[in-house]
Amino acid sequence: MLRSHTCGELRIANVDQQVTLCGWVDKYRDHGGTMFLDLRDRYGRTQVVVNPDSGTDNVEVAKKLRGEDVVLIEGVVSARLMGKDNMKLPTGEIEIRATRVQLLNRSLTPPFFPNQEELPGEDLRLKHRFIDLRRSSMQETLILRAKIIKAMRDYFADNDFIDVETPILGRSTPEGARDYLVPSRVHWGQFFALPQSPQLYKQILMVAGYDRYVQVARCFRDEDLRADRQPEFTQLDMEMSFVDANDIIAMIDGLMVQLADKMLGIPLTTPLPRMTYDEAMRRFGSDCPDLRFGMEIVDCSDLAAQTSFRVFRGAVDEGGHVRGIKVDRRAEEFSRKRIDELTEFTKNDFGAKGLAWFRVEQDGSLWSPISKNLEPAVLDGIKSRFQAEPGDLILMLADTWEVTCKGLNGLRRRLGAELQLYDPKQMHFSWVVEFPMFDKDEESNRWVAMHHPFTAPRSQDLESLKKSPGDCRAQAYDLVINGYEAGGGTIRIHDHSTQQDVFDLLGMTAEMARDRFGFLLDALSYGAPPHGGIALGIDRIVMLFARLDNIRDCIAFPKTQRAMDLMTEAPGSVEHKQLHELHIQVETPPAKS
RNA sequence: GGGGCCGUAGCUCAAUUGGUUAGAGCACUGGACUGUCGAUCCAGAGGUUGCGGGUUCGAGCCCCGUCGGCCUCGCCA
Repeated sequence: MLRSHTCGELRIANVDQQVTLCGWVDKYRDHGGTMFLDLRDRYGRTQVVVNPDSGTDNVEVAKKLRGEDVVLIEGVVSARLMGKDNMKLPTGEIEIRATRVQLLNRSLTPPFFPNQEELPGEDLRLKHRFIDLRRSSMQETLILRAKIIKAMRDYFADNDFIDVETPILGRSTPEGARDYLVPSRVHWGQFFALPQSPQLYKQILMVAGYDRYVQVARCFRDEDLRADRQPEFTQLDMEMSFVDANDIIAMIDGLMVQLADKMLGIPLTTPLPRMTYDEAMRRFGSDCPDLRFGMEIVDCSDLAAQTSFRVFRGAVDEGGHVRGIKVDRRAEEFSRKRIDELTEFTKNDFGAKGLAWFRVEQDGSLWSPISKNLEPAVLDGIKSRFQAEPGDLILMLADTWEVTCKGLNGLRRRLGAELQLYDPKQMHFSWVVEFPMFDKDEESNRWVAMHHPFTAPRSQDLESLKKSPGDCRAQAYDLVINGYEAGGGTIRIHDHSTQQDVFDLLGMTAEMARDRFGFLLDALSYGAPPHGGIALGIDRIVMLFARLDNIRDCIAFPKTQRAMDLMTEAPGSVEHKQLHELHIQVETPPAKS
């Protein structure tokens, strides 16, 4: 090592020691005779003093130093002059009196500085990620990420899990998300797919008797990006044999207790709260509700059925619902303009036809543009159903079940954030369980698997599997943290005939199933144990534990919303020769390289 | 594919209803200064207002297109 110490470790106890430090020039303050250099590495910052005692050559080198130059400093640890301590720094009681100043490498003037207070635009940060990653907040996040992954690995190792790697080059399956494809050179016109998850492999491992499997697995999905979605992301993937849903949940409960304790010092009590999917949709309109605050959905469909007001009555007559949420005591904060914005929000983002609203006046009456259309009994009913008090604001949607869920969930999340209805440091962990097995695809009017087609139905729902698939509930569980889906898993089907029933229901013939998943069906036929597992979104968990609001800040080299890496400029075009070897022709040649 | 926000000096931002030579802080360059830690002081350099077109006597500002970043619906576990 060129250095004897890091820039974060020297203290008053080290005074008089001869040391060598290496790092980047974080800041320089040149007073002519005396010069101060703040030397930075990932461990901290240490002040270096260069003055005539350091020697003319060293002064000359120091004078020319600028931010982000890389230097080596030899010197003696000294207590700072009386009253010159900097209590903002852990090293603020000492300084290095330089006896040698060596420039290890000059830096160009960077487009931005790691220590600058205003964050540059994200495109600039991504293009110069090597600078951005020097920022202490990025370093803290990546260090937290490493700690979380270490804690996860330790936890599963302690519980006798075996870490097994699964292929990156796999086979495309038409289920689920769009695949990233990799052309095969050897096999003309054929493609590998990058894994969306190691789902099938881990099930095979269970059949093979590796009854506790774990992997930190990179996954790929070629779908549009979001603040919490990247095209490649990392899962803590695990699978267990001879278990039921409670066993998996308990295992993850234990992990969350450790993570919350070790990373945040937050004590969690287990079992973590659970809620069924149906209850979550009814009370919060979401399968991953943010439970840090209330503002639960109130259903007034029965009241709406009694009115002659067409908007309400019509929605119910058409099989829809009239539901709403209530803002407590803060109606005066909602101008007409703000309510109009919320109305546009529900229309544009969730396809609602409109947003009905009521303000509770001081006399207890409900004021609304539509009050005159509603019978007094109905207004009274709404008021008491919401337990409305003067100053409250009620927001209601009259629409299909789905639109009321999405719209009210959207409103609830938005208002929860805007009105600061929760402490941003608060963390809420819970489970949503008993998801439906199937979802009706509107376009083709066919059943599609809500999770994936290997999900086992609840044993008591086996009857409904064929009779009324919409009522069939799965042995599925999602981990929800602060309104984010942090992970999800299921107990899998382990017998061939149930698996075939599900394939049938999904409109998959035996031939199709054999063609796509033949190896899995084979495996299930050779002594498959009951098994199940879960995958946790590591990027999202890091985001939540770091209290960040986007996943890119938790990933060293993330992609932009258009799935580009601005630093490497990937994806890029390739040589014609490469395409030729792969037997690929590009339909429309790119306009420019 | 749809909706929205943004793009002005290296960086962060400002610029009256569309009106003279587009400004500030930081950074940068040169100089001064032996105790600063957001050092200070003096001087200087730095701009095709993302790009292309249009409207106008006149466009950073208005309109159309396009490129890029972000948020979001669809999509996606």
